[in-house]
Amino acid sequence: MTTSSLSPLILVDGSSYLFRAYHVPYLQALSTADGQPTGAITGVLNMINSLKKDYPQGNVVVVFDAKGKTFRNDLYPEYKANRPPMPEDLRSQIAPIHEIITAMGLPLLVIEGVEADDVIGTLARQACDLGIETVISTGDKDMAQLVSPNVRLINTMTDVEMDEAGVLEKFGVKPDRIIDYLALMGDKVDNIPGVEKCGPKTAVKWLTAYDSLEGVIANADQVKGKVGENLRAALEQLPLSYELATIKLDVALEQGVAELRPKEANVEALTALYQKFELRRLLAELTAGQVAGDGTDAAGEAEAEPEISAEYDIIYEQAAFESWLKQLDEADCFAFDTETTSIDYMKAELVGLSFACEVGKAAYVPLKHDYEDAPGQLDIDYVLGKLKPLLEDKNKAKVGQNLKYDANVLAHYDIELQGVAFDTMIESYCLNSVATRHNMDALAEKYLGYKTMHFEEIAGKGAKQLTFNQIDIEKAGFYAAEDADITLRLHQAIYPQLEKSPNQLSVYQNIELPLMPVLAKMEQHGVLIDSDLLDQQSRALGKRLEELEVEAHNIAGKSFNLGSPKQLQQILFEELKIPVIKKTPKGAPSTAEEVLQELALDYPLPKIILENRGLSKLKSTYTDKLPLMVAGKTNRVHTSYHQAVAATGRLSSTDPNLQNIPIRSEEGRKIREAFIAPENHKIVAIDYSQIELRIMAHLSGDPGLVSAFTQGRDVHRATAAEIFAVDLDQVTSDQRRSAKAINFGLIYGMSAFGLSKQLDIGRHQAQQYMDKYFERYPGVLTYMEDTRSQATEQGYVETLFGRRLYLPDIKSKNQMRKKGAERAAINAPMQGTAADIIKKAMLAVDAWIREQNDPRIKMTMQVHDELIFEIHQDIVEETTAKLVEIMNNAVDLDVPLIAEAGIGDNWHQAH
DNA sequence: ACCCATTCCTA
DNA sequence: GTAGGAATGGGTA
Repeated sequence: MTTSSLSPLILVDGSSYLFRAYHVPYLQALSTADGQPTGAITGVLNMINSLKKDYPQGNVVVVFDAKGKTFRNDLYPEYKANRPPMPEDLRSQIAPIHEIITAMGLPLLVIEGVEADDVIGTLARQACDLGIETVISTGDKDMAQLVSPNVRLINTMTDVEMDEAGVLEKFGVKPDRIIDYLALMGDKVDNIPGVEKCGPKTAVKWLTAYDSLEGVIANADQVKGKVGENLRAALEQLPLSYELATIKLDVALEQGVAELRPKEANVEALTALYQKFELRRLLAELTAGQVAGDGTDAAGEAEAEPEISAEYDIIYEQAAFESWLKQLDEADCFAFDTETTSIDYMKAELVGLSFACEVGKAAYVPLKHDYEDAPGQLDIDYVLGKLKPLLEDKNKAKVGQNLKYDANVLAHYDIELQGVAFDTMIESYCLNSVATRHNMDALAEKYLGYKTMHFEEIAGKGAKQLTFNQIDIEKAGFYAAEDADITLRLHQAIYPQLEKSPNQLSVYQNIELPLMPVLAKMEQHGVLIDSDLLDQQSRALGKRLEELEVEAHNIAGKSFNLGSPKQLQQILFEELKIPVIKKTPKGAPSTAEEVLQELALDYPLPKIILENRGLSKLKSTYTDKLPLMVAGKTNRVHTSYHQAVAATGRLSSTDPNLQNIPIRSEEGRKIREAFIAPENHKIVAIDYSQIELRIMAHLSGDPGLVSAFTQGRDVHRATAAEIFAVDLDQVTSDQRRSAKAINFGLIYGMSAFGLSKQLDIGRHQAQQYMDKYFERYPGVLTYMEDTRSQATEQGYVETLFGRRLYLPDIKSKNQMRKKGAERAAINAPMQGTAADIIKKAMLAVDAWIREQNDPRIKMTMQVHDELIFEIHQDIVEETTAKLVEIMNNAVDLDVPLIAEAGIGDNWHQAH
């Protein structure tokens, strides 16, 4: 029986499903025996079959994007310019999908010069004219503009249908204003320009107030504030954005809706295809269908693959807990996560624990939920007592997300977490440090295409946010169990990718993962601060700041806030009529330090502002703040080192940031006097000398630069001698300063323009210096050129140890971005190799300290090229010598690696 | 209460 | 010119 002419039209946006299926992790693993990936094929077919099942009377038509440019590229050349090319393992699945769909007998449309959306739009409109009901199956929000009384959308992933009321509810505007809405927001992914800072909320607000895009444009001058300016700046672009966002309804099609009818399935061809791509389940169903004598609908009866589905238990009873314990004990590897009262590991108290041994099955063990009428929970000492042997067993593999945090929390419960076999945060960071942020929500979205439940959804936000112990156990249990489950799924999605790249896997296994417990130990131990000294400094600074404020107000002739750049601009450039030297990126007259420095030569106020700025920075950020960060438990300050933040491989430090404690200015340096050693101990600071320049020498292999280091010369002096063609002992201090600026500039990927600004010389002169430099050190020039072309060709650069940094902007058509990416490409191998080296040194140092088993030696801080220790005075000399030796030999380069040590009662003295 | 731009601290 | 974090003011929600 054929479908009647009034059976609903089901339009499938094949391309949208293709991409979604490609990113589903359990599908990613699928391939034929000879390696042809089949995950996307399977996914798309499952979705089509599931649709056929949901709409048995439906007339299914499948539409895909064609290869190549579309009319939108003609309208706007940058359209979708940011899209990376389609990955090969996806591309190779397209032709098979087309073949299979055709063999199934379904009409398949692939029209060049337009997108699938436009074909779907056109068909929907034709159907509408014929009075046929249409359902569009897509994951693309842009399609909402097509919704009408006769046209609905369905999201097959979520099985949610959307009619006109649904569009209004979801987007806040009716379907006939969706294009206006999209035009205002623009689209980062497709590179459609919109109004800067205008997101869904603002777009809806404006469309509600002014009805349509036309209305918004007409009333643009009434919109206040920054967004208003952005709107006015975008006025000319908006009609183009509108056009780009508009789905065409009049594509010329060879076959209209009336002609698009399903044919008999070609069972023979289908069988061959299913065999070829080893789609066993589909094959089995096809055969079963044949036997039942129902060839055409065989595939339609297929069960869809289950989506992310899960069974989460909440454990209240001892018996249930012990049964889980047994599962954990028997599992090769399990995921676990702690739920606590705070993100600050020093304040966090355990509220519950979650576990997962296999995907889709997880459990939450609530322990300390204490809201009114909270149900009874297992005793924390009992639970931890049972778990302790498992958690401390280094042969029992665990996987987690940012387990350093959990390790720090558990340390307060006398559990030393061991056997951390995998950490999904670090996996993602080692695979691609810049593709995403590395928190679980972002990872789940990127690698699983799954939106996790956000903490705010169960805890609320702002001042009224609940802590975990106050959250209803049933809600909390789902969230917590999901975390463990998702962690396991993430590991399964990310780790196989990491394994494909031996160098990156090595960085993960040999550097990052072993470093985690070392960092945890440093964080736990903390650093000792002399709060009294800092308080004293705060008072002195406060007094001086008051004096400066009075002086400044006198000169200005009125009172103003010295800390406000805006008010200062007003005073300096409008009231005192001082000339503007430089503008901020936003176009306001800049009052940055270099500007004030120059103005200070001719005017009195800038000098006062400079001193005020410097001192108030010291006071607010350091002398006031640090004493407040001393933890009650230990009387010390405990930073957090972040292992998955810096793109280049460096660590970063927050709460407080101990990697930017002042040293350059006299007053600032004093703050380091407050970083003290405990009784009978010394602070030892050991830093690598010129590490990045040495790495440049090693990586470039330039003979001149290498020999400068092997012969132990002052490298800046040696460089100056070469550039200025004078003897080493004839180099003036000015020449050395210039050479130093060039050496550093090179590490930063600098241009002649940058150097001229740095040295305050002409551009021509700067170019001459650089030419001379490259003439003397041609290996460096070759290295820079090679790095740049390597970055362009493969899209990433690598450190000496194989850490990778991807540079998506290297292909940008925006010259600013492209140049920026080139500079980053030059810098990353050097900064990143330095990061690798000090991390290796930390591992070697930690191994040695553990071997000594001597509590009188502690590593307390890392500041990129420097390690800081607390060492008992009785053993400080020999221990320091040993540590220097370990750091010197952390890696083997073609130039010597030199660490220099200082010893003192505080960090200042140790420098 | 939150987001942003600006400024300034480090390697 | 590279890589970070934090404080501040000021506008908007």
